[in-house]
Amino acid sequence: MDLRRLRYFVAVAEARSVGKAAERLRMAQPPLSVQIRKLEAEVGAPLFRRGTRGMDLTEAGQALLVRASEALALAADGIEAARAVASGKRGRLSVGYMFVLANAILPRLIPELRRSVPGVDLEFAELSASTREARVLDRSVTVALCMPAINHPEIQVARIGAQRFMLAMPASSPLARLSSVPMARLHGRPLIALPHPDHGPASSAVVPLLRRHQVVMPIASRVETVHSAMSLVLAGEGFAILPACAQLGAPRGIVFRPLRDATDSLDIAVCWRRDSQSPLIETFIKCAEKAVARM
Amino acid sequence: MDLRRLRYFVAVAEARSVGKAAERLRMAQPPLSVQIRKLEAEVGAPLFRRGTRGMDLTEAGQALLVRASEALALAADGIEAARAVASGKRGRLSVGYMFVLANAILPRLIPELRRSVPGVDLEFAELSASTREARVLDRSVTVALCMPAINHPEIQVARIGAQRFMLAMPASSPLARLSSVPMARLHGRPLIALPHPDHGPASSAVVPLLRRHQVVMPIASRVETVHSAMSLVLAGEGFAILPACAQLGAPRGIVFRPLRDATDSLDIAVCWRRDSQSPLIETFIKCAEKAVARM
DNA sequence: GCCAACTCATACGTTTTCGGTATGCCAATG
DNA sequence: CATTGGCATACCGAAAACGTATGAGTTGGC
Repeated sequence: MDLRRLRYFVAVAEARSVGKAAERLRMAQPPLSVQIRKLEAEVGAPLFRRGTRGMDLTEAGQALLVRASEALALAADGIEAARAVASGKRGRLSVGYMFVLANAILPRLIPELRRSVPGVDLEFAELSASTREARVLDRSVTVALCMPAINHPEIQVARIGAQRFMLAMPASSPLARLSSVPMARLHGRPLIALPHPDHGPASSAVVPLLRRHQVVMPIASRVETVHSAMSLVLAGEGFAILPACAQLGAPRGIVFRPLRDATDSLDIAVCWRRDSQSPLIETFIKCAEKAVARM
Repeated sequence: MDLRRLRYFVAVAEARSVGKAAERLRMAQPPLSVQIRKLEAEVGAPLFRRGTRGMDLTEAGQALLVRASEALALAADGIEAARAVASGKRGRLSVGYMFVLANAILPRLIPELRRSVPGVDLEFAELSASTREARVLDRSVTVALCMPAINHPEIQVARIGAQRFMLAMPASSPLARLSSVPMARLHGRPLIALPHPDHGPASSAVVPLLRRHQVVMPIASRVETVHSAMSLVLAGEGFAILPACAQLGAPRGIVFRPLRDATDSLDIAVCWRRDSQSPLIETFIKCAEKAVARM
């Protein structure tokens, strides 16, 4: 059965006349008459009573009419919905984020997103450093807010900001009395190390920084997450070198101080599959940039 | 947009492959591929991601899929529903009946109908003698249970039984003591007259009967309905000559007696528009015949 | 009471669209 | 590097739909 036939049928039923319906459909009357008869042949029963003053639905025709109208509307709505999704007016956007960024960015990002794409279903999911790449690749998140960016040939990256490294330590530490800490003062102190996601679990994100200043910090502990690092710092296990935004989620008793002679930073980036042609990604990046700008 | 395209689209989406879908659709792969691309052109956006191992829906495609599946199901259901109505398995049957017949027939007819056509919505409406013809002609009832039958070129009739005329009188009347009343005994007594529906309001259904027996009964009152007639009989206004089934609805204090030497009767008939091709009519007649047979 | 007007149905030629076959392109695989 | 397995393209024949011309039946007016 053909949707055109149903469309014709509905038109004739509503106009109660083949001629009128043909006019509305911008076609000649005879082919429309033929199509109606073909539909009747397909159903196996007359759908109209032919009178001298037009056509009138039979009960079988009435039964068909309600469903055919709905089917037409659904099909049209389907096309429309697909267009809306393709254009970014509707759809779903699953946003992955790393926990360090949550407090700094989400409170500004989420309202901005809801305002920009009101028809889109938003979904947020925390990403761990170890799985973030896989979550982007298997599309379980559409975009990921990462620090640093994911490095993978299938994944595209937009840098939207950066966070300077700062020294995190217990408030009781003598270094906490300085307004900024010279790199040299770190020499020999124990380090709570976070791995660099690109270099495996035994790496540390601050190796280049320390090496450049010829500072050696023995690694006291290796942790996976920023909150773990801060917990250990609070427990007096050592010092951590963390991106500035981490202090928004820091517990009481931890102080952050800038590193006086180091301008190193970690990029904040939006990452997504290169073949995700969703138009929402562009919009998301704009929103994220705004949120970062007001951080 | 064409329903065939949508059907193809759903098949490809479900098979996640043009080739597999083509096989299921019993067609070659290239034309199917062409149709999918035409649909994408119509939507204005890709519906599938082409990988090296088949096709995968985009989000726009997913949005279309749910609606397209529903539309397909609805269209198929519409055709099926029209067939069901045309074959009498589903639909609506509006039954008109004249009040005299209600008590005698409906209690047996209605259960019989519900058993015979369980998928059909039944509707019952009392008909007055003056409007019954119009109600059949304008299809506000599909069939009418009438006594006597409607006489009209557009209306078809099936006789399903007959009811002998009986004399209705107050229990206190001397004639009530007879087990049957000779026609001659009616001579000169006042008549409560019901019009014959074919001969206008000033007629009487029993004129031929009286004339044949050379009985003259002065008309005491003209009434429209059988219950009016019985009310006046009970009030002592006169005698009525009514079909036998009327006694089922007669109030206490009225007695019916057969007319000894008169076998006249009124036909019970099913009446319907000649151009109503509903298959339910045939079934209805069968049910009505059964109901009358057990009356 | 006959003719004009209006309705849907039929016939036929033209055009569009669809489906099949042959073939190309590309990536993954051994 | 050849083979395999997937989709895309090109071309041709077939089917379906559309338009024009026309027929048939009924209503309504003169």
